[in-house]
Amino acid sequence: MSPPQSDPPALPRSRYRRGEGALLREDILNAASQLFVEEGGEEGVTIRAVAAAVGVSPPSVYLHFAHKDELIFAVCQNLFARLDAALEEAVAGIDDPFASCRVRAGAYVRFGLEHPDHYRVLFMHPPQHQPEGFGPEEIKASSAFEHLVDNVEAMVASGLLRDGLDPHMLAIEAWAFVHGITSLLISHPDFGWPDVDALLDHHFTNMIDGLLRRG
Amino acid sequence: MSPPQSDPPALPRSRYRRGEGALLREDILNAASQLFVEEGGEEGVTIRAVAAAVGVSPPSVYLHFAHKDELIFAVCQNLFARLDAALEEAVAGIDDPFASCRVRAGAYVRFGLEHPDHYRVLFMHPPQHQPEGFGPEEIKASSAFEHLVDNVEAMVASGLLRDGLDPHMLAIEAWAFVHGITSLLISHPDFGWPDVDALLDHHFTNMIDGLLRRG
DNA sequence: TGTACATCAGTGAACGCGCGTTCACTGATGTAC
DNA sequence: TGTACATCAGTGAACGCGCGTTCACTGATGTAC
Repeated sequence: MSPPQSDPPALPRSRYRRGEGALLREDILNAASQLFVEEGGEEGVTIRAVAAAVGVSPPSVYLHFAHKDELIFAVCQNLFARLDAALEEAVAGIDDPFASCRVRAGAYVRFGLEHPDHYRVLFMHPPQHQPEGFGPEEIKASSAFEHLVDNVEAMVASGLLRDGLDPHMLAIEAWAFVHGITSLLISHPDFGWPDVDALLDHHFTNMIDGLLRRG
Repeated sequence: MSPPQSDPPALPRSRYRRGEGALLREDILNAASQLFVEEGGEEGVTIRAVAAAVGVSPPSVYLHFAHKDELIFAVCQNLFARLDAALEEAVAGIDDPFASCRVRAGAYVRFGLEHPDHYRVLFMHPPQHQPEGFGPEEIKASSAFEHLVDNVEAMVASGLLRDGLDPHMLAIEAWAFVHGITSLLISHPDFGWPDVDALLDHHFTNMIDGLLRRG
């Protein structure tokens, strides 16, 4: 077999001009991000591979990142923000809080399935393998969770729900549910899952209307 | 500091007698399983570490396992069965399907939290990192999911629920929910979660009774 | 009862690999005088 | 306008490490005669 058309192994890269050396940092970051996605996560992102992708020698990476962890962290840094942005974009312009909650759920699952490797880093890695700054504060600070709580509060405020429901608790339940679907679909894609939207509709309907016969 | 009391690094092990060599396989498997738990997953289980724990040289492992993967697979082989056994033990003797569903959910989360590393291998690893034989058939064949479907079917059969509910769909939703809780608690233990039983009670009540005001 | 020998349960040393990281260096380029 | 030089953007070669795996071997032990 002829070798598959590979990325130019050592593209004739010319060094940055004096004073522009910092631009290499962006190149390294971009290459690392692309590798992260292509290789399916952190494991494939090696200093050597990143350097090769940029067209630079491995030590050059250390001109801009102190350790490998710093590079990986930089790759993952804006993930929470991107998740939040994706959700807010999806619900933009929807006034009814019930409708927007349903749309939010769909957008969440879709975000996870479209970026499964990022999603794994965010929510499926053991704590000790998460980059620094992925603690509880960061999750809460990324407004994604706050926005969900706001959404649930609006549902409660509509007056259509029973009294005494705790929005924070409901938000956690909703998150657990969509995360459960997302992560199971990522880790066991072949388990004959029903259509995601059908599943969300079904759950939403039942959750809202209740399962008990109205008798 | 004096070194922590470590496992005897090379305990004076005498070789098995003629004809009993196969016993070493069990020793290796036990040591690998213990390492798996102690080290927090597959990563810490190296051929060399296992051999050292048994008190044997690395090549000896290859007398009983063809590759490392075969060893890891053997370690994980009965995980599904253990999960199912834990759940069935928890609901044993409970007749009311609603009560047993609630207990089943609690037992599921507890199993995950008590064996987080095993749980991660089962349900949080990407497909390509799962040992062979962890496909959809195996999940279904392990009766854990079937037993859940049975439980939901009994709930439907009670006549207390609305008509036309799909037990399979409901079982998947229930699984997604408890898996979501379990895996988030494992990957983000410090996120100020509410008490698990309170969360399950709350969800169960709302799911059964419905959220909408009975007006 | 004694002995040669096949077999068994292992071992010691090394293989090649890829990794993160360090260190002394090189050559181009802008700047000061 | 010319030149010495500090600085910048990198590089080549090597470090030590741990890994899975292989290969030729060793010494004890049961068995056949």
